[in-house]
Amino acid sequence: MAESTARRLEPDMSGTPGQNAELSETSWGRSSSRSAKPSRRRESISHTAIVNGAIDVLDREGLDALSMRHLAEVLGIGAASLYWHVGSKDGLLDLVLDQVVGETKIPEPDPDRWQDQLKDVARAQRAMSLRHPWFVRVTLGRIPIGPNSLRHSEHVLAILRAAGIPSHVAVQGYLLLVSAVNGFTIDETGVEDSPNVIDLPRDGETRQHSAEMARDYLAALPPSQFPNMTSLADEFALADTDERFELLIDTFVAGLARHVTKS
Amino acid sequence: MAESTARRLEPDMSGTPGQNAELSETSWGRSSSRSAKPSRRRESISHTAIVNGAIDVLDREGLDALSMRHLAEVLGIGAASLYWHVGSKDGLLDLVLDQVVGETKIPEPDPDRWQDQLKDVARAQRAMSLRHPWFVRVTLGRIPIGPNSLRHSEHVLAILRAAGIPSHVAVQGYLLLVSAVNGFTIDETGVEDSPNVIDLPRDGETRQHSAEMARDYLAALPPSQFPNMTSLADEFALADTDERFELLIDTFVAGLARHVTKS
DNA sequence: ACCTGAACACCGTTCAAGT
DNA sequence: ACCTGAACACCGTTCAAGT
Repeated sequence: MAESTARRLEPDMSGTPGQNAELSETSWGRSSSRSAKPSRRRESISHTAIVNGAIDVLDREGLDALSMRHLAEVLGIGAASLYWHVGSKDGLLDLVLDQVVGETKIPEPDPDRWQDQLKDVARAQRAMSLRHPWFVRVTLGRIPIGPNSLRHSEHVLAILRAAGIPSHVAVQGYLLLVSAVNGFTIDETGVEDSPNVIDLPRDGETRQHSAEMARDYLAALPPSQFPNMTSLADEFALADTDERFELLIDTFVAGLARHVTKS
Repeated sequence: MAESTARRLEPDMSGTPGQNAELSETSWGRSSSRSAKPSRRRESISHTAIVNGAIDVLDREGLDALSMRHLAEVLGIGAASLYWHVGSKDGLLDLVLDQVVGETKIPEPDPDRWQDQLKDVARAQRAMSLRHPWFVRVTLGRIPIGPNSLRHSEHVLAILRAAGIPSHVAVQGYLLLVSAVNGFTIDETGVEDSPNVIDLPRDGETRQHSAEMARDYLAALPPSQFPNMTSLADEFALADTDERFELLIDTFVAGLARHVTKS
């Protein structure tokens, strides 16, 4: 019950330490609290421990399981203590999101490869949302303004600008890309929460089963009223999400490419 | 406090009565409950009244305000009574969503105008999400399977098929369109809940203000680390959502058009 | 067939009080 | 400076009991 502050660093953060300090206290990997002088006294629960604990709970128990009371219990402190550190659950979720955004690395702009680079950015965003199935739902009402989020935006914009896309289209296109990917992954992550539960048999089986249920349901509709739904029931139920995602970024990037100013 | 079951039918439902009966008890505009014989006894709170009451609460008080207890109070019944009719809050939300989807009308397929028709479908979906700012957030984990949702899918697919788009691409494209529009409107509706509150001064002002705040925030970033964010601060903060939406459906429809089989 | 009050097991947040 | 227990005002849902 006290082993939950570790394990947060598997994905891509390695090799890039300290890249996100000094911009805000929303930083990661340091135990610095909001004052500059090193905290004496006996440790006190750190910002980092709280954020990583929250991510742990989210990843393994799902979004619904993250209550301030439960998180406090996991961390071994009183529920009210959390409020001294993060102000509110909303504030905590802001920190959590920025932390997780920091997992994704964006490459240096290469003007000749901008289309592939942009697709990779989209794929990385989707992969992150699948690693943390709660991410998109938490992101909803929020405007991401943490240091990692800002860096992310900066780097993607750099790619678009280097490609020769006019600034106006670059900004609109970037915003569009993010929302389109989010919209896409919502459907993938919305139904099954907490995929890391105990030992749920790698639910290829479960997914398959519910897909067949859906297909049967659609196929059983009255064909006179639903000629397309019935004849396309297979396509609908068995639609490959990987393929669909590639279709998304393909058409999107192709659409943006029309705005590249020849030079 | 008893005047809340009316008013639900302004938008487009007029002139098309009874179009959604007989497919399921999720129907609208009838007081039929799940048995065929007409309900004698004194009225009993109807399915319709509950669903419309919920939509009323959602529209005027926001998503957070919709609790079973509050809805029951508005309807003048006990909270537990709701469960006899709708089973659970989740079940109620399914009915609510399908009801609201029924507001949108899809035109008959006209192969020569399919691109405009598809764009109109997307615009109608966005408009509906803006009328009911809670819609996208409620839709998240759900697979819409009510009668109105099925009819909606059927009609959009008809347009795509009539255009000569291969069935596989048509299905993937349709799913993509829905999720892209949802992803887009999430950002528009996520922040401001319950826009119909008392007399909030038609928040063009509010919106303007927060946009300027965001612009100032971005512009104040260190230019050495954030050359693009700082130079594009205006574009970011003042980005026109209507224009961005048109950019979305433009590139999307153009992308789909590449798959039309010449005939 | 329908509706109820009361209860169960939760929430986020505040606040006086402790060290 | 940090942490706490207890309280406030809520949740969704169940269930025995009423008519």
